[in-house]
Amino acid sequence: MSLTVSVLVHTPAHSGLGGALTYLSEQPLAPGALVRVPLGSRETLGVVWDEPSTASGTTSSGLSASAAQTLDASPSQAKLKAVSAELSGLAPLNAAWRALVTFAASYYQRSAGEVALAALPPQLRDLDNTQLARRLKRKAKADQAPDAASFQGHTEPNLPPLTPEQTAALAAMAKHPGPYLMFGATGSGKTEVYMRRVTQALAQNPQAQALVMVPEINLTPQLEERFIQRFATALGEGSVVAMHSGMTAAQRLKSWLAAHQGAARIVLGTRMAVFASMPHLRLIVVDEEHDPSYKQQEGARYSARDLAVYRGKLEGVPVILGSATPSLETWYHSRPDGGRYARIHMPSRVGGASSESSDPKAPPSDLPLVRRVDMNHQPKRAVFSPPLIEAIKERIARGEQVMVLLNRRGYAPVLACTECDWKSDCPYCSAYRVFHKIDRSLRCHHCGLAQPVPRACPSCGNPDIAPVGRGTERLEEHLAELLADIRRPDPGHPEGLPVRIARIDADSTRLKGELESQLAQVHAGDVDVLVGTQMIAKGHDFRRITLVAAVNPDGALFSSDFRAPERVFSLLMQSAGRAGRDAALRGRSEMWVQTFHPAHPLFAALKQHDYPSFAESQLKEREQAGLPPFSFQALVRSDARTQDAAQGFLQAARDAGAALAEQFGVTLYPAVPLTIQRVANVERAQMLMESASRTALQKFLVAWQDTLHATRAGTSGKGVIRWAVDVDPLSI
DNA sequence: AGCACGCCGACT
DNA sequence: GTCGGCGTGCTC
Repeated sequence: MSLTVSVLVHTPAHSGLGGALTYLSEQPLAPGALVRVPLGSRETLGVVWDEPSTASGTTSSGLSASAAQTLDASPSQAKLKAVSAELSGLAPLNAAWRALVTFAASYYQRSAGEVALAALPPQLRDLDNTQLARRLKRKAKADQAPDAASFQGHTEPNLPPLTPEQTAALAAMAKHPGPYLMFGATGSGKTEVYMRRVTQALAQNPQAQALVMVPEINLTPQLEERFIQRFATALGEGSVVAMHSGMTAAQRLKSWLAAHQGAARIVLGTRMAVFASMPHLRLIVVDEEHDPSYKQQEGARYSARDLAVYRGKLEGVPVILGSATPSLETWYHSRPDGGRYARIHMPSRVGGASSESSDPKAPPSDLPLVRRVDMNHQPKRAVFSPPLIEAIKERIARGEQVMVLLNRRGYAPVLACTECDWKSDCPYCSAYRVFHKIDRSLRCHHCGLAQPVPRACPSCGNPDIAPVGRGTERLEEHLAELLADIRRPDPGHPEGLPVRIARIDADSTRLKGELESQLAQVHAGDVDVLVGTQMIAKGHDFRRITLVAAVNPDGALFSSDFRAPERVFSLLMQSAGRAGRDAALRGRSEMWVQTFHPAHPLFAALKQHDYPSFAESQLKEREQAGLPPFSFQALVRSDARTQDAAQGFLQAARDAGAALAEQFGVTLYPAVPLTIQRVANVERAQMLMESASRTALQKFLVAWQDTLHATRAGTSGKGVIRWAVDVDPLSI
């Protein structure tokens, strides 16, 4: 008699196949085993999810989410198909990995199959056993090289000396089980602490593994290099692998196999890496934990940072969250009185760690001076205030570098007719198309539509259409005019040479490798002024920058998004950290902020480099307003052809769930259109849900799931293209 | 999610 | 006459 086995396949919850499917198997299959199963007319990859059993049909209604996933109603025994094959040579995914997937699926309201299969490398799906065997053989040969055990007790002779703060941080981590918030200023040497902790973790046993996450792909290469330099000699080639979406399918499979089989001792990656199969995981690091990139914005909308903390708890492994400007959630969780995380403070910059002119007497914490320019007292409509221009010229004269930040790419955010009221709207989105002068195009940043700029106003024929507002392109152009008569010093030219301005944003770096080459130019000193979006604020170590200027950061001060201040503060603080990386130039490093609200407390805190007081005032406001972390939120978003349909669906689901919400103590707000209501001709609406209790919100969402499905199927759901729940949304 | 089936528009 | 658009429905 055949055994029955439940298998997860890639099916979304709304497809009617929310749970595991039941298959027949001659052999007993271990939970976590990877299998190939027939599904409809095709064959697909699946993961065995349960102990083999003799299945009996059970309905799933009324069960808790985790139970519903395993006890799916299955058709009669006669209709069951058999598992085609097991992927040979691969160990089953372990219980901790399966528990992580189960939790993520239930917490973020998705099917376990979708989460599990999305967490596996895509190429695993279309590999047959012979191809897989070839892959594994190639791997095995590569792994023979160095003796992994030799790392045990290994001490690197040339390690940089630790600062007292780094030593104290490591000592504190030895005392507490974690999770830790490592609250360390930019340049305080957080990475060195990570690496020491990784060393300790890996020394525990010859198989131990560590997971290190960074928010963006851009940041992985430089981190990878540092880790390879530190660890590759002792651990061998292939012991440090990367995991991010910028890799090819083959590279991803290779890294995944290396991690799964234990050959990779260190996995570096972006949010997707939180699901890496690491059977001997001993440490998790989440660098720049506040970064919004950790939240997946489509499919299962998980927070990789939150899942990392969960995974750490699940596997009994310490988790380090690092940031100079932690998220308010993490800050709150690390409060000294009753917080769950241990807060470790590293306020000082490492003094000239890798600089030849290291000055041991330099005060360790001389962060750049922050200056506010009150734009109310500057010439009307000035983009650059006269004092800022002077300051920029001064730096250039000294042969130093300047960084100018503006969070808007393109030339001008909108083009307008000077005669009638025509503006460069996107025909498919409720947004303006941005004018890109470089190719004279109007581009929609939401749907991607790009067209040449019309010769005359399409509405009235007036040939005079003008750019309104400014983006990085225009800023670069304007700056070039302002600095046209300035010369930079050059030993070979007593008269000096013209100023070199570069722009780095998503447009200038569209081509592969472009970002790297542009950054290299800045590093080499081939650029005097760097103009860019927040892209340049993160991580990059520009040694000769002594002035960072935020041209117009006011927008976020009075935004309706309650997280906007947190983001600006973080961005400005990080940007300030770009100045004075070189200890020799540190003394005269400055961060300039042009603002119409110089008295705003955000800038006051920034001036003091005082994240704690900023966080305290923000937390107070959040507490009074009942916002996270003092409450818990979720959104339902719906897409439809018409706004009425999108809102109608949400409204109907809200009405149908009203009693349930009341019972659980969850507030359901009215359905509203999204800020950008229409994108690519799809109308979008959302509904906010809020509760003082995370558990209550979770229970409500589980119970309400059926209502959502029913509403979608009923008349009020007609015309809805899709809907999705976003738990712990970052922007509402 | 895939993939098939199915019923209406401009081209080899 | 066919290729192909994506709406609807099904998959253990």
